[in-house]
Amino acid sequence: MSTRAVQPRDFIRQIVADDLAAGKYQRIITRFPPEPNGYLHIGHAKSICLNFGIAQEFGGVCNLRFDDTNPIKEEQEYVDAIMADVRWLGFDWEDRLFFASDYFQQMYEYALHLIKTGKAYVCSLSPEEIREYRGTLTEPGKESPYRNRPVEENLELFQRMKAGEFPDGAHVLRAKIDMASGNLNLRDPVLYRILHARHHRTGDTWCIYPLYDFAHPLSDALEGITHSLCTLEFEDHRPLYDWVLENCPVPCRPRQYEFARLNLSYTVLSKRKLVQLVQEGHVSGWDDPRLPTLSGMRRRGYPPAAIRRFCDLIGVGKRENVVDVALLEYCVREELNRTAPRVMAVLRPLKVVLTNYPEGQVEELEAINNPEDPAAGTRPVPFSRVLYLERDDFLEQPPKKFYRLAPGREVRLRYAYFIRCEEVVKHPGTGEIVELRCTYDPATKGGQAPDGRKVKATLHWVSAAHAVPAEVRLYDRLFAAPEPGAATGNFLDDLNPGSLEVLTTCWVEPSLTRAAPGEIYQFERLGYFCVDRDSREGRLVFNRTATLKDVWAKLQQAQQQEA
RNA sequence: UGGGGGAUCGUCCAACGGCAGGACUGCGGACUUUGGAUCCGCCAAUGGAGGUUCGAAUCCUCCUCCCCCAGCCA
Repeated sequence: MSTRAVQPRDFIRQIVADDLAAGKYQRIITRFPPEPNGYLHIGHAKSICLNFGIAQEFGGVCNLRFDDTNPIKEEQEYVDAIMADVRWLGFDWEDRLFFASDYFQQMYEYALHLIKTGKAYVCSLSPEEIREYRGTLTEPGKESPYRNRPVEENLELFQRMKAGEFPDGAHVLRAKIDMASGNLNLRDPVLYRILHARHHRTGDTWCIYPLYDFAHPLSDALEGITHSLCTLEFEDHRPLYDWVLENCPVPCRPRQYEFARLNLSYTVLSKRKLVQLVQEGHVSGWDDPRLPTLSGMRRRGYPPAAIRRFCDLIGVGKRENVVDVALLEYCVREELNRTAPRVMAVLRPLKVVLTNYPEGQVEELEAINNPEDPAAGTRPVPFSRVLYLERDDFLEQPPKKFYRLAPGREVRLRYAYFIRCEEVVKHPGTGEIVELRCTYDPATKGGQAPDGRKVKATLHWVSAAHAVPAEVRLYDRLFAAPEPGAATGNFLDDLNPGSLEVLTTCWVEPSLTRAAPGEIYQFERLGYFCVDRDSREGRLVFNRTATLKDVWAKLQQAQQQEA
């Protein structure tokens, strides 16, 4: 063991390291506490990586706990989806799967204790009255007329609430703290409400349910959580968190620490907006590849390692932040460059006939699967007289700096030969280029010219007779503005109309015939593509995960902007 | 006019009284059988005013700006 400790990466790890060094804890325990009322997104990934990551780094453990105290909004479907997402991200809670609802009986008993010690009372004001009595940000509240009910009466009423004798909203249990506090959370906050609703786990056992501010500190204490990490908006709740733990006979004293939630440019992360995008059909569902949900990113082809790396790079702080989505995309490319097998695919095909190549001849050329990983080996790729090239790789009148194919010009076909464009065949009616007639140089097999002559470009291609048809879905950012809604106030105004382009006439090399959903490939010179779950043998479907940097496209863009 | 937080390159994160550093982005260049990748370089910041100190992003005072809080949601 080195005596010189490494500098913790952020203020929370600093606190944890200090606590451990001071002997405050033998072992730290954190928790990831999602409410099962929606799907996890990249913002949750930050919290998951933080909580599970800290536990791993400091030799502790992290619990998965569902914060299921509101039966009206929560469903088993979300529980299942959340567990799948956390596992996919690469974290393991082992046997530590918990639910706040597991603790309902104990929480009820803690509530009884608060009543008996005069710290809580049953309030029979209506919701509207409670709001009025609460006061405002600048004026103190008024005490409820029920605030000084005798303990016995509170006990009896609370038990009858639990027994189901009252309709929803008739009474609540409130903490007796301070109606004049500048912190509204301390103005006798509601601890329990009556809800005659079926809970996804406890069924009809309960008709009173604890609120977050009561349930969360108790759940933490019951699980022995040492560091309870949450986002900044709960900073105001910490005094209440501490109040609950101080006034209930809990087995230990967890501490709450707050960090800034993640915001990402060119997207939205609020649950409300995500729901709206899905429900109004702006996207195809929760796993639409354009969404920042974990299920969407999975379908898009983002590897979990890339997301973990991203969460490492963004750090943890307390200030408002908007992380550039380009950093996420960088992490995705970094990971995929290391791991994705290379293949050739032509998205917008242009037929090319090699007029001097023997009719009926087929050659098997050897292609490298991943230049970053020699162990990935090679594969054979068939070559023949009729090929498809990318339409973008040919220009009849090439501008400066366009090095690809043009009339009279020679280029290399990857792993194959040099070819020279001899003739451009156009549709007699429309003038559209329908075919290129080229010659190949048999001496350049493998891509080298014996006479030493060079070409400026290497193009990808597929053999027409062997190519496999595919649909390719080109995804781009869902929003066209860095901060959706910043200009007009309505985030939908910034929806990027070009966020999805579907290409149905693509061709991929035959090694992809049996490509399975979830597999991610690099289509050379184009980008990374993930086999979609809609894909079938004979009807392949790919999602574009990320583009490769295209210098020519960039030049072109710059030129267009100048014009 | 209440309470709680926060201000460092365009963005995110560091620097814990001692040369403001890294990453992403952008812009150049080298290399290249992916115009990919890789490599090299450049641009670029301590919100403001005072004070303490040999020395301040860091400590003190005042100011300015931004965010959160008035659910029987979490």
